[in-house]
Amino acid sequence: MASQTRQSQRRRQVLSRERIVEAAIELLDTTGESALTVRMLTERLSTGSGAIYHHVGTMNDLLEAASDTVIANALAVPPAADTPEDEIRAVALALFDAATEHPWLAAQLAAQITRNPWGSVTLRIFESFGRPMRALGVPQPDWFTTTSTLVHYFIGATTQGPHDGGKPERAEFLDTAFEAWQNLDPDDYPFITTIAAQMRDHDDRRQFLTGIDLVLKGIVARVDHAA
Amino acid sequence: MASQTRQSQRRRQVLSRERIVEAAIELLDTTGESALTVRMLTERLSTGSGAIYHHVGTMNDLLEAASDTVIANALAVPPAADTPEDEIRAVALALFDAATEHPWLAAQLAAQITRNPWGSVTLRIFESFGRPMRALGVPQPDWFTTTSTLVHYFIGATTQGPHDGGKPERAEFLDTAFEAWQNLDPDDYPFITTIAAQMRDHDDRRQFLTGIDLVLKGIVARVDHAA
DNA sequence: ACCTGAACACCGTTCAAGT
DNA sequence: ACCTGAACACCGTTCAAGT
Repeated sequence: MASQTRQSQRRRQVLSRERIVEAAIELLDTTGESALTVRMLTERLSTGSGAIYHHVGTMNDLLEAASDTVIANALAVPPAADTPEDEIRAVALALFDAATEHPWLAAQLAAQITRNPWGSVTLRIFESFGRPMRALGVPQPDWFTTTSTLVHYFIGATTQGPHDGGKPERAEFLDTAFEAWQNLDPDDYPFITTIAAQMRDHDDRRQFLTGIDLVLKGIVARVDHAA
Repeated sequence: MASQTRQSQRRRQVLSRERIVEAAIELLDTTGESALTVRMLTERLSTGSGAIYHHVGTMNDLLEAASDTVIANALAVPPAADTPEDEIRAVALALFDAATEHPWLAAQLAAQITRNPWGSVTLRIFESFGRPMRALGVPQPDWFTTTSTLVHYFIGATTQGPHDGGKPERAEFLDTAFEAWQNLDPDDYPFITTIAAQMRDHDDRRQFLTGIDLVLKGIVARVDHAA
């Protein structure tokens, strides 16, 4: 908002919860999840550990705040879309891309939601998926159920989605997994072994979108059947 | 040596990876996730920490083994079902009930899958959902995609599903969440505030099954459309 | 109020040493 | 091979003390 914070003064920049969360996100982005420790944070912000706890409560709170901030940013710009389906797709993609940009987000989302299923993180996601849901033709008593399903799919897909490393590492990883699957005993795993080839050249983002469409189709089919 | 083992049968029972995993699951079930430490384990098994590491590798391996064991047990008995839809529902319920019985499972599932998306845990789940998928009329090139969607939904729903505490605590928890949602600003959260009431008397298990049905409906609708 | 930093009670993991 | 248990390098968190 105001750009007054960018002063030439380099001595101290006043500690605040916001600044701590910001530093935490940066640390997570650059050095990975295991690098976010109180000591690292004190070093980066050149303070003592007590100062952190004066603003932030607990380490888990900080992690939650970091997740919440990233999610909020990803959902900040409401997507302009022609149809409710398109809006849902846009929301889903915005969140998916946030998880790609911040490799630590998926694990945190899962952890945070398991710890507090109806906390602010879920709240934000629920609202964003639910808003277009109203225009989809679903009768109001079913809004909760259908939106839940959509949100749950998103959570699951993100958890398993791309995380550490860039694109080439991901491809290499998929190749390794593919090989492992293909070499399983067909008697024990008749499905996996026949399907293994399909996972070799699969695109996470594309797969994710297809899944969203599939759930949407299920929701609409339900509406049509009720009508 | 052989004569020495015979002296007192009650003391030592030979340590093994299996026994360690078993003790870990018991510890997780009875005292919660944070109680599973190497020291606790050594105490329970009356050994030294080195003995644990001689059999188990790392703490995360142990957690993965515990999750894998529980999942494998839950899927051990292949369900007799009349239709592929029913079989998928049975698999889903078996896993859901396992997560209810072992409150730590959901978090571990999410963590384990984020760490290694195509590890043995995912493998087992994928195979179980995928097997009946073949009889659903989905063309083979789509098997991977449709099964992925189903698995992802399951993961997400379980992550957010019931975890700590028994039924009464869960109900109390839902009530608190409901109240919080209802008291939000309708301008900021128009969707949440209108559906808050629906979450008050909602049944996790029922909701889960409805979600599975919804995804199934999407999959079948896709088949019908292609035909 | 805001911050410092030593101290506390833990962790997971290692490794020389025993049997 | 299998196990012991002290030691190591960390954690998150607290708290008397400073400004």
